[in-house]
Order: sequence, then C-alpha cells, then structure tokens
Amino acid sequence: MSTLEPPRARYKQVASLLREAIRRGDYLPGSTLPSQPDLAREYGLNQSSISRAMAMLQSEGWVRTEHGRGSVVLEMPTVKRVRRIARDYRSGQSYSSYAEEMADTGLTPRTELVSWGAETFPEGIAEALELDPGTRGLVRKRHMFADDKPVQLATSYIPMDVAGSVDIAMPDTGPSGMYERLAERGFGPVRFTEDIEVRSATPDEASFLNTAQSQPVFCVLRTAFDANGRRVEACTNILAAFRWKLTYAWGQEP
Amino acid sequence: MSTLEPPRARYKQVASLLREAIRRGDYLPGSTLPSQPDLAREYGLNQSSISRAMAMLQSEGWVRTEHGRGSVVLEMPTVKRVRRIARDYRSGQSYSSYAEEMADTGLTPRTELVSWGAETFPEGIAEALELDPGTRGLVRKRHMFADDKPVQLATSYIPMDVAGSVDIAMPDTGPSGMYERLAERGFGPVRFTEDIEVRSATPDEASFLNTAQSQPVFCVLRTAFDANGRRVEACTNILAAFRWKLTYAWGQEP
DNA sequence: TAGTGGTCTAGACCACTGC
DNA sequence: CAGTGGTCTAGACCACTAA
Repeated sequence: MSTLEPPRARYKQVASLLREAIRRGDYLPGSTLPSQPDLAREYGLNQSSISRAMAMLQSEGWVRTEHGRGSVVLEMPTVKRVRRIARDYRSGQSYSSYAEEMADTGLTPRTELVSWGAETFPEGIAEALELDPGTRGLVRKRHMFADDKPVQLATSYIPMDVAGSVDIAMPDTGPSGMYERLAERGFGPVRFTEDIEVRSATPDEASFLNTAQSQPVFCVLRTAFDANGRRVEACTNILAAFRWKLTYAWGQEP
Repeated sequence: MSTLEPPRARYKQVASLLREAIRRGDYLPGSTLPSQPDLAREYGLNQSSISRAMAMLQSEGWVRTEHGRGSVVLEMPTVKRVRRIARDYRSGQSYSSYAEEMADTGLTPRTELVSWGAETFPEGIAEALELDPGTRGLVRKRHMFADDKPVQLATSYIPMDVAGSVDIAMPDTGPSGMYERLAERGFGPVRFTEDIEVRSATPDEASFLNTAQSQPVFCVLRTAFDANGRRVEACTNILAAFRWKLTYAWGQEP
C-alpha cells in the first residue's frame, strides 16, 4: 500500500503513478493494467476513485478502457511524425501522396480500399465542392496503416461529371494516380486548399485508430481545383491528433 | 423533476439536456449554470452524478467550472473561422499577418505586446533553429484578440546575431514589419515551414484562451529561412483547437 | 460463470469564492 | 459567513467479456 497524501487529489496521484509506470515501460502497449478492484486494494482507495484515475488517463490518451475487459495501454501519444509537405508546385509535384509521406518517416505504408461507388455526398462535402445538397457522386474510402498499425481514414469525393464513371477509382493507386486520370479527362488539379479542424473522434473512428473514445482527431479537408477554377475533388483525412504533426512548407525551394 | 431513465447513464442525460439548453441559448456565454446542489434536486440525482455531467460538458468545451464560483458557459465550440492562407510566394506576399487573417473574417483584431528581450530559448525552439541548447536570443511574446476576446498566444524567437539588437522588435508591428527589418539586415525570409501539433492546454493557456482545463490546443511552429537557407526566426502560435479552422492553400493562383 | 468496468447513492468533509 | 465545486467512502447493482 502506497502513501497517498493530500493536498493532491488521490485519484490524480494514482493517475500520475500509472502514467509514469507506462512511460517507464512497466506496462507495454497492448497489455492491460491491473483491474480496478486490484488497484483499489493496492492504493487503499475505493473503486470509484480508481475509476476516476482511469478516466483521466483515457482523456490523456494513455489507455483505452473496455467494458468487461480492462484498460489497455495505447501507443505513447508523444511519438509524432511529419505527415505532409506541400512542395512548390513548380517542381512538378504539387501534392505528396501518403506513401511518399511515410517514406520520409521510415515507416512501411499500406493502404486498404474499403469501398468505392456512387453515393450521396455529405453536407459539408457538397458545400466544399459547391454542389447542391443531396448531390450524388463517386465516393472512395480507404484505410491507411503504418507498420501495419492503423493511422488514417481517408475518403475521396469526385463529382460524377468530373469522374465520368466510377471506374476512375480503379485500380486503386492513391490520389496521385487519380489526379493523372483526372488530367487525362481535362480536369487536372493545379491548386489545392486544406482545411484543418480538430474535433472529438466518433466511436468508429476511435475504434479504427485505436485511441480512447472522444480523443481529438485532425480532420483535414483537401479541395482540388483544376485550371478553370472548378472544384474537381474533395478528400477528408482523419488522424489521431495527439500522435501526429502536420507540416506545411512553402516559398523558394532551398 | 425530470424523468431520467436507463439504459442511458443519467449523468449523460443531464449533460445532454444542459448541452441542448446551452445550444438553444437558455444559458448565454459568460453566465453560470445552476449550482450542482440545485441541479441534483431538479433531476433527483446525487451531487456526484451532477459533477460527472459537468466534467463531461467541460471536456466537450461547453463550460468551464471554477471552484467556489460555478460553471461558466463558454463560446459555442462550433464557431470556427479561417485562420491562415499561405499565398503563392510569387504574388509578393508569402506570409499573411494576423491582422490580414482577421480582416477576412470580419473580426476586429488587436495585438498586445506582452514582453520582449533577450532570453534563453526553450529546447524545442533551439532545435528548430538548429542552435545549441541553452542559446539565448530575442524573445517576443504577444497576446492576440478578436473582437476583444482572447484567441491566440504568439511567441517569436530570433537568434541574436540575426536580430542585431533587441531593438528590432520595436516598434511592435507584427511579423510582417519584423520581416522587413530582417530583410534590411540581409536576412530576408523567403521560405517557411509550419508544424502543427495538438496537445492539452497548460493551465495558463486555458486561462488566457478562456477554455476549460486540458482542452486541446493547436500549437503551430513556424520556421522562417533566408535565401541562404539560414533559419532566421521561429514563432509559435497557440489557439483553442475546437474553435479554429486552419487553412492552407497552394498551387496556381486562380 | 467469475471477473471486469460503469453507474449511482447517501453522506461526509474539504477548499475556494465572494460578501 | 454562506454558497460553491472537489473529493472520497462504503456499499450496491448493472452490463459486458471471456472461458
């Protein structure tokens, strides 16, 4: 039994002790912490207090507690990596793909095509593409992994008259290949904007990204414009916000 | 007394009811919710349960509870605004100032110079500028407001041999004016990178930005390079992540 | 089934704020 | 000082997971 003394709230002290233990490596990612009754006995506290400590560790991204199973240790939230470089477009490469981003980090990228086909666009997407609400178009969903760990959800939206047919999404070659095919159709993207927001993860997103519920996620919306200023593609990327660093670069090439 | 029924946790139902009430405008930003004992009576629950509901609303950014005072309603977290546009550098403007960003949003900007002088650079800054740890240089801290509400903390770091003297920070004209003075000294910035991270707010940051404790904040680190590739300035911006949308644009001008 | 975490109570005491 | 939120207990019951 440890000595937990005021004035610091005891559940906060327990959270600190567990946090340090995780940081030290006493509990490895993927393993589970001792049960709440066990911890309550160990620290001489009530289960309710331990539960509060767990809630704290969850909100900080250290663990994810699962009803009936236990509290699973997650990846250290401090491991961040560069994600994206918007190169000078004169270099002939105005957009860097997921595979290229990962190559810079030493991680092995992998992409899974989840679904593709004609669907009604969500409201925010229709707005970004300046289409009427309820418009249908080509929707293409992908899951991205780094070293086989899930890291990103990507969804691409292309108006039907720009895409021509849903076949433009196959074979699956990522945005770069898609942009080439758009160019062949006379809709080559030459300008991009990215809107970066942070919001709480939905349960589905938290589950795929392997984070605690309601953890903040980056929600990046890229819009691609062709030479006539027409909006030819919108693409959303969802990433666990505490685990990533987004980098943008512009100006004269070095 | 309302009817709170399982299976939804009752504290979650209370949180939902209060959330909707705030959204409807029953409680305006700046006002305080009823006290926890009052709410406990109203909903037929224990104060502990109400306290949990409040913790939930806090983590979602709706209120900030202050010990001994009450739970203060914050600005709606859904009001987001465009913050930044990295224009094509050929247009003669490779960086848009805070005042210009705000002008696009219809908000009235105001900047307060908090401090300026020679200080030891933090570790992350020394690293970004490729200086030895412990190096001293010019540090300039500012507070930014929009319509007189605090929105951003900015700190600029310039190596001493680049700045020449601390006088380069005066008069206070924001980064654009500073970049002109750096250009006069032969260190005109021509390339920029911005690293965007999300982390929990420190108590000081939460207090200034008027958010609940530990709410996520954007931490944007801009690094400026001169024509020789020398790193001439680093600048950090802290913003409440749930309230802002960061926008980057590149490619051919429309 | 046994073990896990999730919720809730009744009551208590403390710490902080403002009058 | 009275009123506020913060913490904690002892005990209870429920819901979920896994064997």
